[in-house]
Amino acid sequence: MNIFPTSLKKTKARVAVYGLLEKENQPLSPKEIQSRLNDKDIWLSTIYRVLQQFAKTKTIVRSSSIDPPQSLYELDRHEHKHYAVCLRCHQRFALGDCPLMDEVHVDAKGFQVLEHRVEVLGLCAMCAIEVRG
Amino acid sequence: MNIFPTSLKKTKARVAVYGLLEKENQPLSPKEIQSRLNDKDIWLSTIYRVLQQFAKTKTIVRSSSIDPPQSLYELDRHEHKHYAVCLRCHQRFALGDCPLMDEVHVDAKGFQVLEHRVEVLGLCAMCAIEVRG
DNA sequence: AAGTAGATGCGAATGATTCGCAAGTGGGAG
DNA sequence: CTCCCACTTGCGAATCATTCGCATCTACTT
Repeated sequence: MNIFPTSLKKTKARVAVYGLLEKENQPLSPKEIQSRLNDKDIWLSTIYRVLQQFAKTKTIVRSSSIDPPQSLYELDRHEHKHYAVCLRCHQRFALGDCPLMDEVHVDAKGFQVLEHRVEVLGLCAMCAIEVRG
Repeated sequence: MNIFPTSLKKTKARVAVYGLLEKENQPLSPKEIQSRLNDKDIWLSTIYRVLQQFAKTKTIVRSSSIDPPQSLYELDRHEHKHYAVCLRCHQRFALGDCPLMDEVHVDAKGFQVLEHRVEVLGLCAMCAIEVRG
């Protein structure tokens, strides 16, 4: 369903990152990817470059987290997935369906919609309890 | 409709930032805010601190842009506004209505939805033409 | 098996954001 | 109106994410 891009050489770093993202079901930051690979010969800057290329070939999708401010990456499963993020513990939970309406009305004539990002924020069950104390 | 938070002292920096955000109708980055204020005595780090406090008192809302990676702030007009961003020229256009459905289904029992962020990405009319070349 | 375009190791550079601390100031107490 | 002090800010250093530069290395073509 998703394959290693044929236009890119199969190098150690790329195969490792691809394999990890294939196994994981959540967006990861470059640092998280590095630590999960735990191969000290794969440099962070290499991971950034690998992610950039995968993103360019549409193999992975990039999203962003506001707090902490960083980019997150995950394999593009063409599933159109969005997440709910707990404001307290930062855990991420998948949304069942895309909550966006079919038609998006932009106040700009001729704007061509290509994609969208949705992030739902709130408190997970655990944290909601903790907050009430 | 939106007032300067009473819990904060009215200092030069805060009044200036508040006034600017009140006047502007779009999210601004800390740097943009600084350059529009053009008061060289208001340091960037101060602007960051002021924005943090306004955000904490719910006076402004924070969003983020992936490219360039940075935070954006604007007065919270309680209007529930979202934007369409042109991937090429990075201009922002307001969405007419919130495109989210009324019910958001999260795959996690007890998740309490507090807010959400939506960003529509695409090409503005101008850039769509340029891209086709 | 050799040659080469493309990758990576490594670390420095850049840009956003935060922190630390001494000096400055808004606004309540008197 | 003045004094006081907790809260702010000026200023710059520190931190964190991300990108760049370049010499070395390597996957793949011929």
